[in-house]
Amino acid sequence: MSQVHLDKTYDPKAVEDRWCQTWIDRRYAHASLDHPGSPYTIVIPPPNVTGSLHIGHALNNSLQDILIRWRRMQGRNTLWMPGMDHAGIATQNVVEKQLQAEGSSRAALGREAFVARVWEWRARSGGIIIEQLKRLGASCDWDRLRFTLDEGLSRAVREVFVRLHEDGLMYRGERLINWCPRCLTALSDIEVEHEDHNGKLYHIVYPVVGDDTTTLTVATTRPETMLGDTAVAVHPDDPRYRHLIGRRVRLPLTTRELPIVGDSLLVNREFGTGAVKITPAHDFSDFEAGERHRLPRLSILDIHGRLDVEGMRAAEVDQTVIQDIAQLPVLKARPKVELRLKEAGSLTKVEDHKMVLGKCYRCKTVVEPFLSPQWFVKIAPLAEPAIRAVEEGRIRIVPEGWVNNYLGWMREIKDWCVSRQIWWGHQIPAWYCRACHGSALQQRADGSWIIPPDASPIVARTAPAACPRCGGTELLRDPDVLDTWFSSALWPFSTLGWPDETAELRRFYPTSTLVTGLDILFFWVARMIMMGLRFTGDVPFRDVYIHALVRDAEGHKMSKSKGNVIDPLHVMHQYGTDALRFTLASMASPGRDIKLAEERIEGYRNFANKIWNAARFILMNLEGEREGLPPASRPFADRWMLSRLDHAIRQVTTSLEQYRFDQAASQLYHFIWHEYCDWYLELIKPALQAQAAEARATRHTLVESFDAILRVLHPFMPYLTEEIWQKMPHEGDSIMLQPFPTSRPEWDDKDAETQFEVLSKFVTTARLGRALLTIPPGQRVTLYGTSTDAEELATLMQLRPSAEVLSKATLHLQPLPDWPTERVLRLAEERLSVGVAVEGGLDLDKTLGRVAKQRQDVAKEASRLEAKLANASFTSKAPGDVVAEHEERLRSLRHEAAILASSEEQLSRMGRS
RNA sequence: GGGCGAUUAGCUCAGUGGGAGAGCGCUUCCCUCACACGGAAGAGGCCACUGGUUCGAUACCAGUAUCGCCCACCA
Repeated sequence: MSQVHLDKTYDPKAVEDRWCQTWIDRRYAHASLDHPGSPYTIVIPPPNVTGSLHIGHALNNSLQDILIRWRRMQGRNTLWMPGMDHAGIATQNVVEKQLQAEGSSRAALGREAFVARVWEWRARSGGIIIEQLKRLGASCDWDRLRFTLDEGLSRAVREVFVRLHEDGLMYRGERLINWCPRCLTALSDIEVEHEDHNGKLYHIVYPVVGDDTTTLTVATTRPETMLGDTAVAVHPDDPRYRHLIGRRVRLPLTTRELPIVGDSLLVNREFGTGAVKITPAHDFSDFEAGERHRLPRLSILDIHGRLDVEGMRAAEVDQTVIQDIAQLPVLKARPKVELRLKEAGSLTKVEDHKMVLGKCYRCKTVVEPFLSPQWFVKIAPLAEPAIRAVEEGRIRIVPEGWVNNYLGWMREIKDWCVSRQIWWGHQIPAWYCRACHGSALQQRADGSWIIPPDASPIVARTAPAACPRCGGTELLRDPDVLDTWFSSALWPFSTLGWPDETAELRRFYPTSTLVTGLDILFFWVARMIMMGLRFTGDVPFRDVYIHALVRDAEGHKMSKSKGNVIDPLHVMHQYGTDALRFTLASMASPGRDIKLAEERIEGYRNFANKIWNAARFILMNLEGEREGLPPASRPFADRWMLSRLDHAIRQVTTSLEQYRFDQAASQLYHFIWHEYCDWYLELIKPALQAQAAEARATRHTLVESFDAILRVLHPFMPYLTEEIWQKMPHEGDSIMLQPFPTSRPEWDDKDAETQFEVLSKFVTTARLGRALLTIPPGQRVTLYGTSTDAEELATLMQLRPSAEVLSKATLHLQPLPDWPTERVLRLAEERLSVGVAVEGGLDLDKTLGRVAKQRQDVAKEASRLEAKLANASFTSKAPGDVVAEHEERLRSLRHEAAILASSEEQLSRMGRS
C-alpha cells in the first residue's frame, strides 16, 4: 500500500481554499513580457463594482478560465486582464439609497462630498466580486487589476473624447433623448427596454378654425401631452382630409391654433382616425415631423416627468385646467385631462390599445422622450469600419449566427448619446467661458449651472487656464459625466496602457478572444470594435465567443425578484467549484440558452468523486517498480487505453479550438468514466497483482496515463486535478504549469481498439446472459464462446484471461457443436456466440420472456432490412459500400436470430422436462 | 411589425442524408478488497405537424402550429 492517504470521498472545501491562495501567492498567472510563447490575451468583461457573483458571471468566467488555462498549458504567453467597471448609474443608485436610509441625499451632500462618499463605499464594500472570481478559480493576472476610473483609464477616456471632438465626431446639441425621471439622466437608445403595455387610444375632436361645421378627430395614446402640441398631421393623399392641409385647428381646452400639415412619413391612413397630433418635444417621430415642418418644440415636462405648464398664458389655456394638472406626473395627469376633454365634449372615443413602453434598464421607470442638450458621438463613421472588420473576417463571431444580428444593428445605429446627468463617472472634459457667454449661463438655486445648448465648449485633455477666445479665466466645467459604456468601449487597449505606446500594448494587443453574453453585444462588443479600430488601427480582438444566457429550470430569466436565482457561491460550497465549472461548460452549447437545474450539478459532483476514487485506486497500487516500455510492447489493456486516451486528447483539443466547451466536457466525461474507469481500471486489476514484468509496465502506464488525464481535465476542474496531481508521482510545482497533452501517434493503436471491441462485446453479452439467468454478480459461472469470424475467435482466445475476469467466469472457447447444449443458454451478438451454463434456480418463464422479446426485436429489424435490400432502386442507386454494409448487417441479424431462436427452443424444452 | 432560434426518451439536451444517442430520473440485481456521490443489466422515442426533393429524410427545402429570444417611435 502506498503511504499517500486519500479520503473515500472528495471534499472540495479545504482543497479549494488552499490552492486558490497558493496559485495567487505564487503568481502563476502573471503575464510576463519575457515569456517566449506567442501571446494569448483575454480581457475580462469587467463586472460592476457593485456586483456579486451570479450564475452568469460564473459561466462567463469559467469559460474564460478554461481557455486561458488551456492556452497557458500549451505554452502560450497568456494574459487574462481582470478589472471592474465603475457602473455609473448602478453605483450611484446604491449609494443614493444608503443616503436615503440615513435621511440624507446626494443634493444635500453636494457633488464633491457625494463622489467622495462613493469612493469610500467602493473602498469598504465594492468589488467583493473579485474575491468571488478568485474562488471560482479564475486565473487572471491579479497584479494587473484595473478599474475604469483609475487614472490611466481616465486619461484614455479624456484622450478619446478630445480626439473624437477634434475629428468632429463628438458634438453637443439639443435633441430629443430618452430621459429617466427617476435617475434624472439621459439614457442611450439601448439603455431603454421595451415592454408590452395595455394602453388606450383616445379620439379627440379638434374644431377646424373658421368653419363651425368641420372638425378633425385625432387619435393619441398620450392625451396629457396635448398642451405640447404644435401641429396636427394628416396624410397628404388622404381624400378625407387633404383639403384641410394648410388650414388650422383649435387645440381643445385652449385658444391655441395649430396648423394642419400633410406628412406621409408620420401618418398611417389605416391607423386610428388617420389624423395625428404632433408633439415634437415629447415623441420621437413627432420630433422628426417637427423638423420637417419647422414646428416649434414645446416642452411641457420637467426633469421628474411632471407637467410643467404653469407658465402657459391664461389667455391661451384655461387656468383651471392648468391648476388641475400642474406638477402631476404624466400618469396622474392623464385621467384629469381625459375628464376635462370629456366635459368639453372633445373626447369621442376611448378604446383599448396595445402599445410598448420604454423603461430604464437600471430602475425600470418609464422613460420620457425629453428635449435637452446632450453630448453625442457621431456614429456612422465609426460603424462603417466596424461592419467591414466583421464582414471581412478580421473579427470572427462564434457562433456565426449572431453575425447578422451584429451587422443589422450596426447598419441602423444612430448617434450615441454619451452624456449622463449623474456625478459618478468620468466628468466630460469640456469647459465654458463665463465671459464669452455672459448672461446665457444661469445658475440654479443649488449652485449648478445651466449650460445652453448652443454654448461653445472648450474641449481639452486638462483643465485650460484661460479661454482661448477671450482670455477669460473663469471657466465652468461641463457638469455631466460620460456613459459608463464609454470607458468600457476602450477596455481592451486602455487596460494595456493606451494612449502610451507601452510594451504591454505591443505584446498583448489585439487580444485573442472575447468571451461574453449576448446581452452586451451592442452595449459593449460593438462599441469596443468601433473604438478599437479608430484609436489603435487594429481590431480589439480576433474572436468573439458569445455564450448563452443562464436561465432557471423553467427557462425563465433568473432574477432576485423572482426568487429563482441559483447562487453560484452556494453551489460551489455545496458541490464544489469544479462541479459547477464542469456543469457550466457541459451546458454551454452554442446558440441556446442554458436551463440550469441544481440536479445537474450533482451529477458532475459525482464525476469529481469518481476521478478522486480512481486516483485513490491508482495510489493504492503504485508500490513497486515502474517500467516504461515502447507503447507497442505494452500489455493489451494499456495499448487499448492509450489509443483511446490519444483519441480523447485530440477530441478535446479540437472542441476547445472550436469553442465547443460542451463537446469537450462530454468527451472527457465519457472517456474518463466509461472507458478509463469502467474498462481500463477493471482490466488491469489482475496485472497489478502479478509480480511480473506486466505489473511494472502497467504501473508505468497507469501513472503516465492518469497524469495526462489530469492535465487535459485541468482547465475544467482546476482544484481537483491540482490536488490529485500533487499526490501522484510528478515533477514540477503545479499542474497549472505543465504542458497540455498533445496527440501521440505512437499511442494510436487501431488493432488494440478492434480487439477491445471483440472483448467488450463478449463481456457485455456474457453479462446479459447472467442477468437473463439472474445469476448473482458474486457467483462464478461457466461460459462458452465462439465466433463465426476466425479473427474474432483468435482475439477472444488471446484475451481470454481478461474476458474471464470481467465476466467472472471460467471460459471455454470451442465450436458451437461441442457445447453441452442441454445445460447452456446460447446468446449472440452479431457473429459472436456466448453460452452461459445454466445452474439451477432458474426463473424459466422470466428468462424465456426476455429471450423471446429479444428474438422478436432482432427478427423485426432483419425483416425491415430485408425489405430494403429487396428494393431494386435502393440496390442500384445507393453507393456500393452502403449496400454492402446493409447486407453484412442482415447476415449478422439472421445469425443472431437463429441463435436466439435455438435458445428459446432450448429453454422451453427445459421447461417441459 | 421585422429578424433569429427551438420543437428528439419522464426531465435537460447532443447528433447525423443510410442501423435513434448522452446525462439525470425510473425498474431489477449487487454494500465484489477505488468509488453506494458506486457496479451490472434493463424499460422508455410514428425525432412537433403537412407537403416536397431523394433509391432513402429525424437530418435538406417549403408551409403550419406552439414556445422563446432579439430588434422596432405607427400615433
